[in-house]
Amino acid sequence: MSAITVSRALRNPDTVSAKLRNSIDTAISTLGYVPNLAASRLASARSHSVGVIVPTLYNVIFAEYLQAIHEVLLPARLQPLVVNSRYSAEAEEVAIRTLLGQRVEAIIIVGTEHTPAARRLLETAHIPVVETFARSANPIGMNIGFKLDQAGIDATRYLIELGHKEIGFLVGAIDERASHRLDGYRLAMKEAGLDPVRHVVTMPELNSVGLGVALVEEVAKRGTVPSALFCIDDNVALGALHALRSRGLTVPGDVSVLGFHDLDFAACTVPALSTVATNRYKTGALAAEMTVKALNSPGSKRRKWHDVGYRLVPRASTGPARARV
Amino acid sequence: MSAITVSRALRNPDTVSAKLRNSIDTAISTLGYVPNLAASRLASARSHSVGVIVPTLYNVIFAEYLQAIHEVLLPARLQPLVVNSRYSAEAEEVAIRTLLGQRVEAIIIVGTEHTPAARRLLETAHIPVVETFARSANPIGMNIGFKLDQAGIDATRYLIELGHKEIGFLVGAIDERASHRLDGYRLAMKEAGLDPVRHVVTMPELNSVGLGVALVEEVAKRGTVPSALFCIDDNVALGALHALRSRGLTVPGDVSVLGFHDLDFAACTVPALSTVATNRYKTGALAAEMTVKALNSPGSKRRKWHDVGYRLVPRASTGPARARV
DNA sequence: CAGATAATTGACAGCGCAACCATTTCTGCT
DNA sequence: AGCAGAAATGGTTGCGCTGTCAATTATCTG
Repeated sequence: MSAITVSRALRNPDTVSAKLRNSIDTAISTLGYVPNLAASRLASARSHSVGVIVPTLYNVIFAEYLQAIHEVLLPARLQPLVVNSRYSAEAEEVAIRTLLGQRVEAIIIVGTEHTPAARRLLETAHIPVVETFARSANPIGMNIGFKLDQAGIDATRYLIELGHKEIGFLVGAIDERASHRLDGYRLAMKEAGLDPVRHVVTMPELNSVGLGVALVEEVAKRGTVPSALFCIDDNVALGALHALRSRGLTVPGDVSVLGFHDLDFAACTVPALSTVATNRYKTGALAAEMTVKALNSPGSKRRKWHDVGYRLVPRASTGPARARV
Repeated sequence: MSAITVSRALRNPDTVSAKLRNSIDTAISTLGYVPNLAASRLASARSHSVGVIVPTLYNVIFAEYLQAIHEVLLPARLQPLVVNSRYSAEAEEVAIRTLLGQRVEAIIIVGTEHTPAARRLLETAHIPVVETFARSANPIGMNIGFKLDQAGIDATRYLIELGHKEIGFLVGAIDERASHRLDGYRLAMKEAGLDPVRHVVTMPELNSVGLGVALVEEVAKRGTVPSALFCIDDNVALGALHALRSRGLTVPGDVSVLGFHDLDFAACTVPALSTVATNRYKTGALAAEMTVKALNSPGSKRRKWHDVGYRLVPRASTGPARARV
């Protein structure tokens, strides 16, 4: 039995006779042999891995997305290689470099805004690239997301239609995706003849429940609390709910609160949180499926853009504006 | 300029003269050269990567833990390789095999219960191994966690001291960590002369807000709702809070609710959730630090076990038992 | 049963880099 | 100027596996 036969037995068990396969299996388990993937990758020029770049691991949004990617990629015998860009374009560039060094066969990346060098790296790597979550006017390869700005418009209009004139926008560090929602907010406000700037409240921290509390304090410090608050995500909204209650303000009586993403807990807050439901799982699943297809049939041209949509979910935390005393 | 000099310039820029380094840098960026890590790993027999195995990505607990691991490992020039075992011992074994195939230099793994084959693999790999979250009587290498069973005892005793006689235990799929907490609950109940079995309610689904709702429905279906509910985590507790409210039960008036982990939102629920705070970030940070140290000074014997502790955080969702009508 | 085809097994070279050692160039000193 | 020693650079080899093609053995057909 030669080395090459063992190699084959490991990769394509069908092409080796049953008894040889058995003796190889027993030998491997008694010796505790573990094939060296680095050597395999070098020799075959195939890494069987896909790079996945997310801005943070500390967010359920991306956890669901990653879970979906894993569930699609693993059965296709592709190992996801998850790297965290920590919301930094420079770190993202480093991450891309690292992944390309690993010779990943494709890259799935959150966002469409990269450093020029990063973009060049992705373009010249000649591998499938999927940009996700945000819509790109000029995608590198494929693009999966939904109209974040339109979601911002719809959400703001919904509050305007409830009669609100002063609508706050609460957000922490403004990344690409937050910025699109903010654009939508501004557009809808302007369109309704309302001030699109005055009620935007922001802080450089990452969005979190605690930040929601802090943002409401900031709003209160500035003067009257608007009659509605559009929060960048459900965590901030939950914090806002809490801070408003602490200040003796009722929701939605005094203030309406609107979140974003429809996280697990949104239906269970008090009052139940109105929000915009987004499809994180589907985004990841689609991105991974498109990657697998692109790898399995490189030539074929298919749809480059997929919209996973969103849905306004009105619950109890938003209500009609009432005349201020 | 020879290939080997370039190789050196890339790895140890200090050992190469400045002007040569410059010309190499420009050449690399014009050519778009990206070193092949597989070849580097093969030649140097160093992978510069550390395997990290978690049961799921879809849980903030592990997200914080992973974030901490990343923050420690990356500056030490070690690439974390995160693999998801999907709460399955078999999948975990496959994950270990995959990681060893990549020749990871160490493995950080959640839990201490593995298949015999998996344990053998870890033992014979001769690399640092850190088992986390649960305490092991017989660790493979290092072990970081806290006394989960004692936390279960403390939490249950706290409810007993509030005068509760009927204390429900709500849990989904019972993994190693849940099982230790359940053990603690049983012990404390027995010790107080209370029934340690009757009020344990479980379902095979993964713990989530939705499951908390379902578990309370199940509890109600079985008869009287206990005067206190010890929930396996804060998500389940949040669902329980919601379901109790829907059924017209007040918290903590009719029912006290206790969570676990002290997630972000726990202080902001209505009423604020009493819970047991755990140190996920510290667990990950310590695990990664011990890994780095073990890799940098292989011989030295150091402490194998670290306790990151826990802390009971009483808030508004628990209160004294009142006489039932 | 010869000959042909299919199934199985083996030999060899090379993937791209880094360890090791050899060589060249530079520096400071008498 | 001449030399020792340090600094910088280069040559050779092999890491462990797989692609390609060749050789062997089993199986089938008329």
